[in-house]
Parts: sequence; structure tokens; C-alpha cells
Amino acid sequence: MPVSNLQIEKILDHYADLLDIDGANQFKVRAYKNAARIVDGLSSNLSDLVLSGEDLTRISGIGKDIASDIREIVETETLSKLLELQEHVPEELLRILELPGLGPKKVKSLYRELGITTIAELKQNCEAGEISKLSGFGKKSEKQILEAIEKFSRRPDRFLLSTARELVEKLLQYLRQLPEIQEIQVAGSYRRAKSTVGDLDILVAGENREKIMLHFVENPEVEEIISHGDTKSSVVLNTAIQVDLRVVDQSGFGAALHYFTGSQAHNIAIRHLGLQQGVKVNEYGVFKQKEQLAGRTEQEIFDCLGLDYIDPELRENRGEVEAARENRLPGLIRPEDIKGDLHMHTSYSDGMHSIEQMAEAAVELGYEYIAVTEHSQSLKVARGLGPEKLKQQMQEIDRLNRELPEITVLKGLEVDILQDGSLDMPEYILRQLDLTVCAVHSKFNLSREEQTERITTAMANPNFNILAHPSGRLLLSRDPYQVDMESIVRAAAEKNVVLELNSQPERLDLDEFYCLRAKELGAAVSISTDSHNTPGLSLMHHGVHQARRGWLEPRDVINTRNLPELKKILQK
DNA sequence: GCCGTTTTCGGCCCGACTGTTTTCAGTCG
Repeated sequence: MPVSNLQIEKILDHYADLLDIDGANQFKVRAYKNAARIVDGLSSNLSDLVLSGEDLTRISGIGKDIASDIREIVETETLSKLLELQEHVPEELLRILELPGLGPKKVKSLYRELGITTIAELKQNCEAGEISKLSGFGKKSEKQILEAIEKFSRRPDRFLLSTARELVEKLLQYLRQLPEIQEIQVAGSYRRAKSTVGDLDILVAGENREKIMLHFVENPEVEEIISHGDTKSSVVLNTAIQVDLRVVDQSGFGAALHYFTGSQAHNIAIRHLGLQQGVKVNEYGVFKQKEQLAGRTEQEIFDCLGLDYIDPELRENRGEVEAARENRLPGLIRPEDIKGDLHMHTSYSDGMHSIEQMAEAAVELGYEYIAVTEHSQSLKVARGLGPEKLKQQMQEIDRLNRELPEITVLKGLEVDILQDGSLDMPEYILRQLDLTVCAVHSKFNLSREEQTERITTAMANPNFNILAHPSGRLLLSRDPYQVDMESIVRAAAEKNVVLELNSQPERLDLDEFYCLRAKELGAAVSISTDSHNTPGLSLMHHGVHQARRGWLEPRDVINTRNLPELKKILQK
């Protein structure tokens, strides 16, 4: 099986961590870390590039050595350098490195001085008071390590963006009680609308920093104070999410907002650009020697560096800085561009509300059209529809369209893609529908080749319009099924199949990288909610944010079109 | 290890906070 980008990223990242513990040159460590990050953000499959003889050094940040490392990983699924290094730097140390407060230097010291390689050994040594005898450690470090071990096992890594949104609302409400706060914004991966976030970065401009910070750490929802300073404090809330607060002057608010929005890779790219132009960029502004050239707003920062304004969702160092310099940033899709929803369920199958209720809710949202897409018969758990029930539904839709002129209801079906690549409904029925949304709901564990073959076979069917939730992933709980997504996107472009970006917060599937890839290869995308009730229709904005992260513009998304244009696209 | 519109050598993003120090190293984002 070809090595995935994720595997390559993990190996490079492990190697960097072990080098770091081993005391290697910091810049070498950074080069590997950087390369791992680049691999993570790549939209094309490295195995394919290697096998087609592509020159990897054309990717900025990948030089001769790391290119050859990647080639070795693709060919052997491992890296001999890493294996050699593991002989004198045990891999288990990486677990210890994950504990907050312990970095490479301290981990190395624990290993060299006390021979500690596992969390269990670390715990024993703390309890025996051995750690505080080491130079650089004290009684307090011993206590903190024990606490970190305790908490580490129960704190979740990341949260769904939608979960974070709920927490943020409550938190902002609390913070705004303080009149000293003049301006407040959530930055970080939350503002970049990443599908999951690790913590919340909140930025405040205001008078009386001490009072603001005190108010922040005294929030009754705070379970633990990690740090408490004048400009920066960190706490963990009882919901287990970490929140960092920074207080800055209004004169530097834009610079701080830009800096704390990140991503780190984007910031580094911006600072490099600054250096080339002879200015220093930090979280307080853009400076020439001591003189502040910009800082009040983000727009000022970008203007000062000769860049167009870069939307937060694009700030991942995936070419946005170059595009901003050359005035070729995309005009990103916005929620108000959406004219209809092409994937939803009603009480005919496993939905809660009637077709009429869904249609009325869609009118409220200002939509021109919706498509009703129940599950097909083989999905018994969702009370999938057989031909008879579907015909009955079509008649009801005809009647509704006569009675409700404000909106058009399209006749659709979420058709199961069966294991052999056939569709779960007779063809004479499929032909009567306005559109089909086809999906994999069973046999998730086929091999990559079989799964890819299954889906591309189905896509060749002339009645196949939209591929729903293409990877089958559930964020934070289920990995995508094994499938060659690059081939799927190519097949979609060739066969005029639309790729769905499912807006359910735990799906957000099509992944952002393949949104961009779809755009590059000329495959269209539909953004749909897959709602099972009327409130579900308002989940659309989650999908739109994800689409923005994938550089999509209104013209790349079919449900930004009006009904006649949409129908033309669906008629193959 | 990577990179170059002053460079193929000599740089490499930058500042806040904490704990262990007694002027700073390590960690974090």
C-alpha cells in the first residue's frame, strides 16, 4: 500500500523530536519540523510524486537531504536514520515530550541522568523525590510533572470547531462584563476556522491590564491557572479546554490579532518577507528600527508589506503570501452566496420534519431551492426508501411545488453505493429524479484499491450526480476509509460528478485539501447540510468556512447558482 | 538541513512566562 502523506509527516516529525532530544543543531531540528509541516499541508500525494519521478526539492523547505529521506520512506516505509537514532534515543521519550512543561532539554536530562524512558518511570522518580535533585529542576517542577501526568491522561487533544463556538460565546459574555475591555476578538485556529481546535486564543485591547487579567483567571469556570502575567495568561476551563488571553494596546491590536491568528507557518512566512524588506514584524507591529510603521489594524500590516488582505482561513502558508503579493488571492465564497441545500432527510426516512416543514425553513433562509434526499432501501437502520415509497414522495413533492411557489423542491435520493459499485435503486427510478447524492455507508474496511474501484465504478453511472461525504470520516472519532482521493477527484472532474462538502461539524468532508485539489483539477463542489431536521439547515456556514479554507470561490460551488444553471449542471 | 532580487556561506521569527537561578535557560505558541 502506498505510504500516505500522514505517515511521512509522522516519521519526519518523530525524527525531528528525537534529534532535538539528542541535542542536534536547532536549525536542523527546525528544518525537519518545518518539512513535516509542509508535508501535512500538501494537497498532492507524495508517494505519487516520488513514483512519477517528480523533483521534490521544487517544494520550498524540502532540500536535497529531506527529499531523499522522503524517497526512502516511500520506498521502504521507514527511515534508516530514524532507526539508527532510536538505538541511543529511545522512542518512548516522545511520550514524555508531550507532557506540558517538558521540552527536549529536560527530557534529555531525565534520560541521561536518571535513565527515565517511560511515563511510569518518570512518575516513580517524582514520587521518590529524585527529580528535584537534578539541576534545572526543583520541588515545584516535581509537583507539576505529577499533575501533568495525572491530567494528560484525561484531557482531550482537540475540540470540534462547533463545540468551541459554544464555549466561546459564553466566555465572551463573561469577559465583556468588564467595562475596561475596549475590543475583544478570538484569534488562533478558531478564527482560521480549522475543523478542530486545540485551545482558544483571546485577544483584548483595554485599560488596566491587571484588572482584566484578574477578571479572566477568576472566572468561576476556571479549573486551573497555568500562567498569570500582565500581558498573557492561560487557564483551563472546567470543559477541559485551554484558553489563553492576551491584553495589548489599541495601537498594536491589528498586529497582535494577526500574530495570534497564525498559523505559525504563515507568521514565519510574513516575518521572512518583512526581513527581506528591511522591517521587523512582531506582535506589536511592523517596525523600521524603533519606528512603528503599522499595527492598529490587520489591513495596515498587510498594506505596509505590499500585500492584499489575506482572509484568516487562508493563513496556512499554502501560497497565500505569494498570491497576496501578486493580487491573485481568491474571492472566497461567503454564506450569503448559497442559494439552496442539496442534501437533507425528512420524516419519510430518518429525518424529524416533513418535506413541507423543511421547505418552509429553507424559505426563511432565503433559498431558491432544496433537494430532498432520503436514504435508499439497503440502509435499513435509517429506514431507507424502496421504489414504492419513493414514488409516493415524488408525488408529494409535485403537489408541494404547486402549493409553495416561493421555493422549488427537487426530487433526490441519497443512494447507497453497493460493494460492487452499483447503485442501490433500479435505473428506471433514478432517471425520474432531479439528482442523486451517492454515498458509501457500508464495507468501510475494503482495501484502498477496492474502495477506490468501488467508488469510481459507481461514478461512471450516468445517474450519479454528487458524491456525498467522500471520505466517510468523523472528526475526532473515525478515520476516513482507505481510498485514493486523488483518483476520486480526477474521476469527478472527468465524469462530471460533483463532490459534496458535507457541513455536519463532525464531518466537514470533503477535506479542505481536496477542495483545493478539486478546484485545481476542475471538479465542482456542492456544500450541503445533510440535515435531519429544520435547525440542521443552518449548519451550512460550517461547510462554507471549510470551503474557504480550501480556497473555493462562488463559481466553484454549484449551489451558488440559480435554479436554471443548477439544472443544467445536473443534466449530464 | 534549507536557502539566496546584496549571499553557495552564514544566517535561520520572536517575545512572554516560569522556575531555578542570581542573570538566565527552557518551554510555549
